[in-house]
Amino acid sequence: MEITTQIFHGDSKEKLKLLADNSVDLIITSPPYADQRKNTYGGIHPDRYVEWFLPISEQLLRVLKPSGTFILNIKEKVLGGERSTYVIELILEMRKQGWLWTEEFIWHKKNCYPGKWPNRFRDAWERLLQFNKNRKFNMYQEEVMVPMGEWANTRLKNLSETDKTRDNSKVGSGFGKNISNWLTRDKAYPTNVLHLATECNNKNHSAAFPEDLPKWFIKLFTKENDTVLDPFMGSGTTLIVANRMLRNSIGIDIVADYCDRVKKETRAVELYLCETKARYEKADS
Amino acid sequence: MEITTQIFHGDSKEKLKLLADNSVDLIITSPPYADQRKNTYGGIHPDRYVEWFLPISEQLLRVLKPSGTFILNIKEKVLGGERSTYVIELILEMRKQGWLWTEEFIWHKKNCYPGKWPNRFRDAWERLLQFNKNRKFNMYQEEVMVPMGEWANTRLKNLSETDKTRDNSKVGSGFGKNISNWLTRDKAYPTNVLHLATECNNKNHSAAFPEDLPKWFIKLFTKENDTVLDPFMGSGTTLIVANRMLRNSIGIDIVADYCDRVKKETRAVELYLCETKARYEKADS
DNA sequence: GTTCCGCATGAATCGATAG
DNA sequence: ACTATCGATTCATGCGGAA
Repeated sequence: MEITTQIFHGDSKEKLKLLADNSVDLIITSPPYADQRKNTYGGIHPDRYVEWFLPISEQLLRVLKPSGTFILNIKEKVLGGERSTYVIELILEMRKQGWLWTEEFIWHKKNCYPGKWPNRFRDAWERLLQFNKNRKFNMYQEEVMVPMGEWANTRLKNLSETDKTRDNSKVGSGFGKNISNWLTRDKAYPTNVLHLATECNNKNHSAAFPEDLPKWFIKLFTKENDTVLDPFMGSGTTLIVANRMLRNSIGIDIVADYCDRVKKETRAVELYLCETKARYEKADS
Repeated sequence: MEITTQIFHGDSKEKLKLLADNSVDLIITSPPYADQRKNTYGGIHPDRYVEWFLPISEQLLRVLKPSGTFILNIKEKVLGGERSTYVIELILEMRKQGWLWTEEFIWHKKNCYPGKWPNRFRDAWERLLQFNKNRKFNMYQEEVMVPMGEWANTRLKNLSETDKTRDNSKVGSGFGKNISNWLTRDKAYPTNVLHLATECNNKNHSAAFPEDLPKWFIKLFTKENDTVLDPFMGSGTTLIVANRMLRNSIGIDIVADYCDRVKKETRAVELYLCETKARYEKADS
């Protein structure tokens, strides 16, 4: 099957109207933060951030499939020595629109921006808010499993008698375990805390997040030939990764230069994939 | 100077009224989360959590010094497949009371609760909300800096295998610093992400958080002879640590048994300190 | 004294079943 | 329909006893 990439140049609020209802499997985006990136997006004042975003999230709710997921990467800025409240107000308002606030992942930025202030430390994390239309949605948990801790090697080497049967907690927490079930495992499910470095090899554009971030969510919430949308494409990390992972992708950005560059990059990936495919077919014959 | 420990048995909302205005340097507490700890605290329904907490935070605002800090450890539970919103609603309401929401630290729980669900992963983090009365407050950042020498010798050695295998850039080191940024310096400032394991070994009581957690905030926001308050004392981790660090401490709890136990433990620390002092004096002579 | 190793424990959440 | 209870699921840690 053919993988497609669609790029729209213009205002997200308007361009989203061109997309069909229930047509997207995963939305993952990092919108311009309040008063950040003024030079490219004009900057939205913290007080007006919620009203600016709500018409967009309304469209996103429309285009997302019932089984789909919306991942919103955002962090409130400091204003007058305080954390702004527009992010938490946004959560409350989006729920009124019909979104379910399913989960909040933490992106721990391992090499966060250096600096020193008299009354705060470096900010080393951002929110990854997960919203859904339904309690049931597609989630492919096995795709993102991680190696089990080293403790397993020693712990599972010699099993005691209690390990071989279900051992219920003595304190009535309702928690029990059967260690012998773990013998064949070498992987564990991850948690809702993601440890990723920020990419500092930015090519003079505002790089929102490292490739591993959209990659992880695309693996977790989509399968091949599904459709991924980023309404604030920027340098196009999400689209480029989606493309490479054989997902259809849709990007919107108000900056023409970004649109051109991402078009070029995704085409390059498509060419590469074609070539690889051709090589495989040649090898097969 | 003499260090004092005051323990009140009863309802926080009432007992707090006994404390003087502007008399506390640091409040650090972990109130019962909504619908948790039903057996000891009765459980507060998520819908009523905010109205339950506001009279208490009003008293806390009164007793805190203008230069003081309030650290609130809390996490919303899942209800009907969604994250409850009472925590973020609480932030908005506390601001209306006059609190400044200065910062949000993340406590990354390295050994979080196990389990598997079709639509979510294990929850590995909790909020540590920082509130203040003024933009200017006491903060002793140097106290929580970690000497690189010590870091290399102790923390590096203690890195768990999990951290190494999952993550070759040393996530679990101290409080989220990146060694490569600080190689040339003697000490590193931490970030707002704290990596700590919960203490869950059998001490036949429910320990809210590991000792390192209050210890870190007490070092950061107080100096010797300052006063630390925990209005939901529980097993008394905060008070015991404060006591040991030569801070005055005030604790409140509705469970008589906790009050008795903490009284005993803090007295033991006082005796130990006296004895140590006596030994030093003897050695000096 | 170290190091090794066994083991109970934990602010959980979902789905099914029962009242 | 709506709420309460119960069983099933699952990691990583620090303690303490043993080597």
